[in-house]
Amino acid sequence: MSPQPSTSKDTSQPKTSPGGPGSKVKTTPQKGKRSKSRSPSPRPPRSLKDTDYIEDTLLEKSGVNGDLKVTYVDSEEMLFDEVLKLISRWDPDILVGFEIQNFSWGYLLQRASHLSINLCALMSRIPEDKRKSSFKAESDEWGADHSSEIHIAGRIILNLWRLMRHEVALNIYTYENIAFHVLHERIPHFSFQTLSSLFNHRTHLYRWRFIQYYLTRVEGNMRIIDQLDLIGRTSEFARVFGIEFYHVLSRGSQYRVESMMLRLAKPMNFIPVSPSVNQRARMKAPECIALTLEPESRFYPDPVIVLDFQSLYPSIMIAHNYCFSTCVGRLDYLKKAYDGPIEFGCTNLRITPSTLDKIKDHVTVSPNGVVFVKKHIRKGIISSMVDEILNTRIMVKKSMKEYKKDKGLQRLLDARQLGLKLIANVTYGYTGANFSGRMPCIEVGDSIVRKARETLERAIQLVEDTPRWGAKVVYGDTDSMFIELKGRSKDEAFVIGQEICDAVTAMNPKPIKLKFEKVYLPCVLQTKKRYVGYSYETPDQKEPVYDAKGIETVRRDSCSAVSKILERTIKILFTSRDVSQVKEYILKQCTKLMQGKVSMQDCIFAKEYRGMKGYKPGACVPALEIAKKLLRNDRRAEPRVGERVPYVIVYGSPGLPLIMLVRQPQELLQDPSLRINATYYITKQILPPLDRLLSLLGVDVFSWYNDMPKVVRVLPQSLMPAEKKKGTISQFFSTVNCPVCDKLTNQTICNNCMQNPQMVCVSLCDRITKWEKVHQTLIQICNTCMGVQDERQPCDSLDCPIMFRRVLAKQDHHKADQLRVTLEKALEF
DNA sequence: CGTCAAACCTAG
DNA sequence: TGAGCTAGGTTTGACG
Repeated sequence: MSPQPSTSKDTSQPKTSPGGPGSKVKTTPQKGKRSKSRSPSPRPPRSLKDTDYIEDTLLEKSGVNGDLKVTYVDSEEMLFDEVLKLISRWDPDILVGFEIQNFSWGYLLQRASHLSINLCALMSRIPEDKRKSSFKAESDEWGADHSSEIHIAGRIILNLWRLMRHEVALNIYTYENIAFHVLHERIPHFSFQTLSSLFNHRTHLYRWRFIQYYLTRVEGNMRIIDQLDLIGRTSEFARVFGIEFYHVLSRGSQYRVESMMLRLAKPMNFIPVSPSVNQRARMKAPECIALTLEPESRFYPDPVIVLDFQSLYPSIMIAHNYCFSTCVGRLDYLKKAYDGPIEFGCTNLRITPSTLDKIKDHVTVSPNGVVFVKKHIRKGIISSMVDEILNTRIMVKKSMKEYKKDKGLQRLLDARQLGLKLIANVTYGYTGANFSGRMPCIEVGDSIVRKARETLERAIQLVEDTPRWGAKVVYGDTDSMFIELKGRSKDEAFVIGQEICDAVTAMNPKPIKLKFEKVYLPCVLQTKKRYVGYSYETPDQKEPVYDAKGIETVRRDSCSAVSKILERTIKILFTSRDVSQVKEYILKQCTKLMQGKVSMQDCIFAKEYRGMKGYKPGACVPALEIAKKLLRNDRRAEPRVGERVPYVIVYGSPGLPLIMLVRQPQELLQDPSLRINATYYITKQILPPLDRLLSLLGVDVFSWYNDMPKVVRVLPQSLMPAEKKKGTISQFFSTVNCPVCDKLTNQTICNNCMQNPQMVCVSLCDRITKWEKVHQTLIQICNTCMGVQDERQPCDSLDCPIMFRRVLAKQDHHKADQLRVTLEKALEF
């Protein structure tokens, strides 16, 4: 294969999307298929206005991977022809894009439709079937939850970032952040503006950098998918549930349960009920709720053992034969059965008196008064399905142990057991499904919950009634018990814990099993569903593992500064049990915040955007506010539904509602007059969670803060923008610090320092050099990341801490320039 | 100033 | 147009 004749291509682009589709994964050419034949390509016809063309020799200079074949076309229409040729050549089953609504495939489709090309149909494997291949040019809110809004017959289209939302819990789902957390690599980010200028640049090298940028992303998409074994796992789920690959990603859990359940029901001649919307609405409301104890909220210096019932709900279904097909209805109603059908689920059940008589000695009654027939009369479908699932899972886990060496098989088996676990846990949800349920049955659902509650209550009772253990149940939620063992050692806790587990398991029918989970030493129980502790899973574990549930360190609705400080505080507290160390740490962090020395990155909140129609009228939500702002500038810039929108809180004049202080992180970088609202972050974000923790120890963090000296940072006049922004607090300051001694002064350099011009000179020069050095180093780091030597087009990835420091360093660099002027003035004296 | 609903996210 | 479930805590602003 020889290189294609090169002719330049230029396409007219909409404002926001330069130079082509976002990140499109096409089947990459096979390695080694193309040799390194790099004969010089013919010059393009001079007649083309664009003098810019790329010679293959430049490939080498630019360092782009040699397995790359570039095709040049004259028009956008021809570009589509080439794309279609590629698709028909490789005939991929799966097309991936990182974001396929506005960019990537969605962008291609929109451009194509603008040129009256029905790309959807042309890309499909059944071109005649126009109905099945479609995309929505006007993105609507529906389908936002799904992995794709584009349908192409015969091919699967994956919207990678949306899939990642379910795969990994991240604060922000940008490409760079996902790459960092999944691949552990920093990937540079260029703005569309930068990309456009790279593409349109006169020098070839820059256009190559543009191409390289997209190549990295395309390849990165594949590596992310690979790393998470997305395809393998999804295929395995599809096999386990017996549904299509794409449905694993796009449909809900009801679909999975039904798929498995109906397969079992059919041979037994069962037809599932299909209630109407009305019938569903008329169904009785659930009456039972899971047991959640109110914990005694305090610090626990003694060992606390955590015991969990293993898959409690599925176990209960199996143990008591709870199922749609074994349920006879409520005990109260059964006497009416002689008169006709009785209420049952969302429909009626007709039981003849003779049947009732026959089974009446072979039934169990659930604690909430619902009657089920016993196993020997009829084995329930759900219960046998769940039974099979749990047994299979145990088998799979066993074979995982046997084939430890085979990594591929391990992954497959792990995916399989995970899928089985998921389906077991969700089967209960299916019986209780409310507004959307295809076949809900509240009697069954309630019985499960009630029985589980009873099981847990009996377990708690047993623990409390056995004085030999000296144990006290301090908390429990649905299927777990937290037991305090006052005055016992960690090792004793493991022994007693195991003993309790065995006793409780013994008093319950198979397969209900209480499992020893971990020992907390020490721990803090804050409220229901919120606790934290140092956990030990085995007696010989030396170092404890920090384990938090429900508190801010694991929540994504506060910024990372909050979770970092809270986590650090807890660790200091648990390790040293010394409040004075905690105080020292917290006050130090507050000072850093007030001095503006905390990285802005740690102050970024990110919340899910629900779309314009997703909010109540008049809602004042930061994500919505930012979306509106973005839309004013560019109507294609609206965040996707479900996207996590980042924002920070800045200073503003007193009395303004919080929503007015919401800014995009970029705004803060571009506008030096904006400053992180340290007061807000400290008093509204950092201190409240700390208070909830430390107040349990009788410590008042707020008073610590109130008693500490406050740092007031003053914005130098030089950084004030010409037109002062109304509403920002900066305008209320008129004084400045002396750049030499940092004392307040109304002079450029304070009178005191001016007495000693030599000192001024040395001190300022020193600072200038330092700033410049930092700036230079940071630029170097960024250049390494981008694989370039010169810094013309810096990366602006909001997820990269280096980028932030570089911008700050640039501001320092700017300050250095001004200091130079100051210095020159000072030297004149 | 207390109460309430909405918004968000997590535990199980 | 499709959508497992409930409990729970916290922040925020509107309202009385």
